[in-house]
Amino acid sequence: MSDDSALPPATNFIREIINDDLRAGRHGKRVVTRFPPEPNGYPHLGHAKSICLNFGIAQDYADVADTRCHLRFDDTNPETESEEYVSAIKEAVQWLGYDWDAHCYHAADYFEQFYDVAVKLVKQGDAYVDSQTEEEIRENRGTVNEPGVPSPYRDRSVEENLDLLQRMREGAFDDGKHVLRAKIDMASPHMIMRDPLLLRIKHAHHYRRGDDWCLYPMYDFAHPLEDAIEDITHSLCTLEFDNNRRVYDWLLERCLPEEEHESRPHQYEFSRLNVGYTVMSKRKLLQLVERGDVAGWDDPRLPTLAGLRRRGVPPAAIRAFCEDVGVTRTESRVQISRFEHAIRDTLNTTAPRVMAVINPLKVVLTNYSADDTEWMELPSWPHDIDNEGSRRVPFSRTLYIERNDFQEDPEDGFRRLAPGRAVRLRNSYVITCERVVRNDDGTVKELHCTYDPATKGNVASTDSPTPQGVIHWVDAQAGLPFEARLYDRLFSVPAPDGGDEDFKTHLNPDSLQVHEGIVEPSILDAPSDQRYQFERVGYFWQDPEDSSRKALVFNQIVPLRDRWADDDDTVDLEAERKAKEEAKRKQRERSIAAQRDPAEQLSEAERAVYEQYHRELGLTRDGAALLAGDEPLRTFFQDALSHYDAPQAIANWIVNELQAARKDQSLTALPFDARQFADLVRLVDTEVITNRAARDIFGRMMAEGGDPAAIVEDEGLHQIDDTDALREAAQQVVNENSDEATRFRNGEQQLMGFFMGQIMRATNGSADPQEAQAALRKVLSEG
RNA sequence: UGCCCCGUGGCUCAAUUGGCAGAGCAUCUGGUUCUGGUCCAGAGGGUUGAUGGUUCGAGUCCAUCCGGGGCAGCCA
Repeated sequence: MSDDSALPPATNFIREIINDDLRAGRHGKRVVTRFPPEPNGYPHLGHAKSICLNFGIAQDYADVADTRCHLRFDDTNPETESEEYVSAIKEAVQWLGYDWDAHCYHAADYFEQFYDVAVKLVKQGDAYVDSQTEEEIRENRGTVNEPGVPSPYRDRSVEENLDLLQRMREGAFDDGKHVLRAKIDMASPHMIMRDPLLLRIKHAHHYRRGDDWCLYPMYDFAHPLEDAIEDITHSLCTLEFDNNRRVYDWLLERCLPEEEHESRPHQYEFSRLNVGYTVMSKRKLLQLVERGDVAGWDDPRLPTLAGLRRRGVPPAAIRAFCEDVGVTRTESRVQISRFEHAIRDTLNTTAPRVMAVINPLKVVLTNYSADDTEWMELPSWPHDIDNEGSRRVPFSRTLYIERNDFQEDPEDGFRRLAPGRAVRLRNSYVITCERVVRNDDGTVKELHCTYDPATKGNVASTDSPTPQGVIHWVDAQAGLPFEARLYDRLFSVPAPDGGDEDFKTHLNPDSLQVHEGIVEPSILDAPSDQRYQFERVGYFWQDPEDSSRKALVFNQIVPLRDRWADDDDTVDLEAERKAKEEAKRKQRERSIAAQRDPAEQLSEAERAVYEQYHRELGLTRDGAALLAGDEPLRTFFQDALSHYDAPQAIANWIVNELQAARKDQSLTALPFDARQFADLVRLVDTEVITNRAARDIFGRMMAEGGDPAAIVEDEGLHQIDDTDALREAAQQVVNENSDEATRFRNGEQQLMGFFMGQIMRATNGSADPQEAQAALRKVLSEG
């Protein structure tokens, strides 16, 4: 047993399961996970979620359990896989900051073992060689509405199966001639269980095996075996494999020796990651790459990890993002603002500030000496970030500022440069715009300004008015020209793959914008992979492929948040709320309209019983219909009635408790009989015990049987309705929760539930609810 | 139409396993700031998909319905 307090917090349902397993001592204190990609494409943000989940668990549980996380290439299909993808995946995992140590495996290395299991299954009569054609197999599988029909080869002898299987392995047959199938149930309502294929013949070149093997396993065969071979404890995958779990369990139960059963791997599914305004499927990403919509797998607009990396997104931001979105079973689409937030959040404290202009507008300081250049020592960090550092920045007569930091006819609220207005140049002087110089076509060519020498640094100026705005600038002579690549969302709609149209019709034509900018020269002093904040613009770094000291190229990692920018794509929250409300209303109408008469499905005879239950015994319609339509339940009901004649109470207990608790267990298999059940109901009904205590007792009866009255004596669960005792208990509860009591007295009536919970806990669920509430009210009103 | 999974503020998740419906992001306001960034304070925003039932008490249990998704590859 582990020390409970030592377990990492159960931040999601999977970690909750792991904590339970650890507490229960399952798997011998081991937690072994795996990241099992097929090397047939570049890993993307969705894979990052899985990587962080699996490797994160191994990391976080290392102190309380024997943990590891395997990197396993699920390379079972020779036609789509290649070494290129293997190395891309390895790089991505390492880049994200994870390490598989010695545990890098390939499914292709297990083929012989898979074959041995196939032989075992055949010998057990759990698998057979099917020689139908592909079409025949498909047709005979049936549909979701019709059962399948068994293959004519289904009952081949073990010897014949073994012989065929061996020759399949030896390469005696062409592709598709035979397959190995599990022998399960061709009529199963679960399509996956209609004799799933296990092995197929492919005479193809495998990037790892070469041409020495031709019997390739299907996913359903390979995956559970891979997990078992590697001693995985928790096999985590995405939701679409939910159905496959049936085969997974079926197979392991048949393949594992009895003593290994307890610690066999279990599969748990979580929902895959979707992000707004992008696509996250290898197939779709491949299309974009092949069509040339993007420049390659590492195009910075792509959600591939290679693309994100090239764009400059720090791996820590991706980890934080994955942490942030959590792990659940509900399908969802995350807003990109969440991702951007994670990026800004990590860069804010790690990216030193420099100044760069993306859209230059020339400014001439008419009262500044033409020959002078002053070098200013400027801090690399703002006052609120606790980092040290500075850089030298040149300042002279001609500068560049951002074109949109000037408006000839300033709109309301505009705090920057305009004719006649002054503005603070970040970390230097206040300047005033004196004259606008135009091109022939009337557009603004440059600005003539004056600067106030008295405003340098933190010195307050005497004659210049205090400007409202601060803008960034770069010296025109010493500034370095560079290519700025600004990236916008790849698609123009939130869910490009959602509609009926081809997702590519939603490509955003402006997803890449290239500008000619100017950056301060200090960036040449740092390594070329330094990430910066270009003040007031965004986070940037040099493109690792295309940038050089001679020809600088900066990628915008993410822009700064800008509350001033008129964001035309902000959503109308009010409208969304209205739409949702409307949708809810419609749904309610539909839901109510489709409500059926509970007796509708009943047979003639059952309906008579239903009528009697409903009218004579006073059962609810639903309860009456349920009992009338279920033979064993009805018998149990009648039986119980003969011991305690309280039809409504008995029926309620059967419908709401018994039925739920027994699941598909047969009623005769229960550890108690109808008489004891009736006794329990009588105890509640006659107020010997509370409803709540009765539920606890029922739970015990379900687990180990027993006589309810005896359990009551055993546990001392008699209902407490003694006024003085309850009064005392109420007083104590109120004393222990004086804050809540004050709030209650101030009108927060809903806190009664809280107090009831406390008093119930204190009395082991035995306090008479009415009396307890009365006592509480009394005590609370007296305070 | 068979079976399976999923519905909690605009978005993503919580809710001590039946006991005060909360947090972060987004939005809006105010404060700080030589970045319209960051940070701080505050506000708005919910019939927990719906209806009925059990219970002193239901987001949580039961029934029915509605909506979304998955399964009929020799893909994974």
